Amino acid sequence: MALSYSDIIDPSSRHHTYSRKQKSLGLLCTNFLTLYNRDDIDVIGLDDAASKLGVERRRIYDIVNVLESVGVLARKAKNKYLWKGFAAVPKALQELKEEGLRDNVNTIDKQSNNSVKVSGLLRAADDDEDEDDYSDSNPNTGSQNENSGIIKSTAASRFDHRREKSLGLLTQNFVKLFVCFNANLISLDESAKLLLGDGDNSSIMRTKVRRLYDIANVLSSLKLIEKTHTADTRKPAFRWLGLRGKSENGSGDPLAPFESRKRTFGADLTNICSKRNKTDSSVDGDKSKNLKMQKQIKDENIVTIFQRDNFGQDSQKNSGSFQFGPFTPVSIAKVGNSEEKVAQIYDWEGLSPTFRPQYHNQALRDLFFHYTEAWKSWYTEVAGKKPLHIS
DNA sequence: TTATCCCGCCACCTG
DNA sequence: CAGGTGGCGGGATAA
Repeated sequence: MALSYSDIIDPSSRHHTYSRKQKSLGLLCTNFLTLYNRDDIDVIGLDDAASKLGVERRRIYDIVNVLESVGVLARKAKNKYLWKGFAAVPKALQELKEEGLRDNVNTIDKQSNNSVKVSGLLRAADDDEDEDDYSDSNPNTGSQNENSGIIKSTAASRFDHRREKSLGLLTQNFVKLFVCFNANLISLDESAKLLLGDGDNSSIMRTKVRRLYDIANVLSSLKLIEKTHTADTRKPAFRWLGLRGKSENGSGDPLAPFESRKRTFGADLTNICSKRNKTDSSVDGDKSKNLKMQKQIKDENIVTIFQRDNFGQDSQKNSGSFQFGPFTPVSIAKVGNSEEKVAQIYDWEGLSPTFRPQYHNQALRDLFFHYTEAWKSWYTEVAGKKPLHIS
């Protein structure tokens, strides 16, 4: 009865062989997007999604949380999410960027030994102990905290304790890493350190890195990032793809790449379901309830990938795992699409004067230093303005 | 071996 | 209090 469909359609899968690829969060997300990226979609029910996609609710929460972080979805009520669509992504990213730059970016404090903390933008929660504040949805809590001492209000701490570690927040901070620093490539452990603190506590780190993988998978599915490796080392890294060739302030024209994806309905989308061994032999039928068959949607059907200009790999910092975007030292001169650049100029012009963090962390300081230098140079050169006085 | 990351238990939150 | 959420990390699969 419960003959796994994968046994039939997937040539690579031996009989009972379990293939995690078929159940990856990325694929699930892709299916999810394909399923709901339609004009007539307004509200999405989690149960509906779970059953249509043939997965447990738990997995839906995973993707929904990160999708919400980039604006594709918005929570409406219990079990209900509003489909905002990809058109909402640019705005969400812009907001993340501004939020990241505006807020307490400039309050980085060094905690115990070398565990770096960047309150607000890059939040590290390494200690098992409770954490400080987290505002966002909490009206009070200004940014009055800036030093690691005072903030141990017992009550407040447990308040957002859960939220602090949420996948959604981590997603946002991860994205901020790219949009605020204008980074193009960040290695896995670099981002892990920046976001989660360079704890020597490998156990916690491991857990957090797992989350990073989760996030990366759905962001990859969105084509906001892609997985690669650092040029020198072969270490895993993420490349920011972002909003390919669109001007954010335009607003009339949402993500071009996403635009084309209108799905013709008919075939249903599910992730092939065959449990990871564990209770191996029991291929019992009860699971088969939502085993809808599907041909895997081809990737190219989903989103077109626009390759960004390849940046040199000489721009590695000491860590060798951070690569800069448009402001890459050597390549800054080559201005491509002037129009889109102008949009960026506008943004940065407005934001830069307020963005002067004092980093105690060497890597971050280098990073920021590089950024400002490159920006000044680029600004002068391309925008034809007189040099700014940053920092 | 190391890199990935699925799976589902169970603590928390909400309605 | 029941049911919805989602942190978390064991351990299996992929490279």
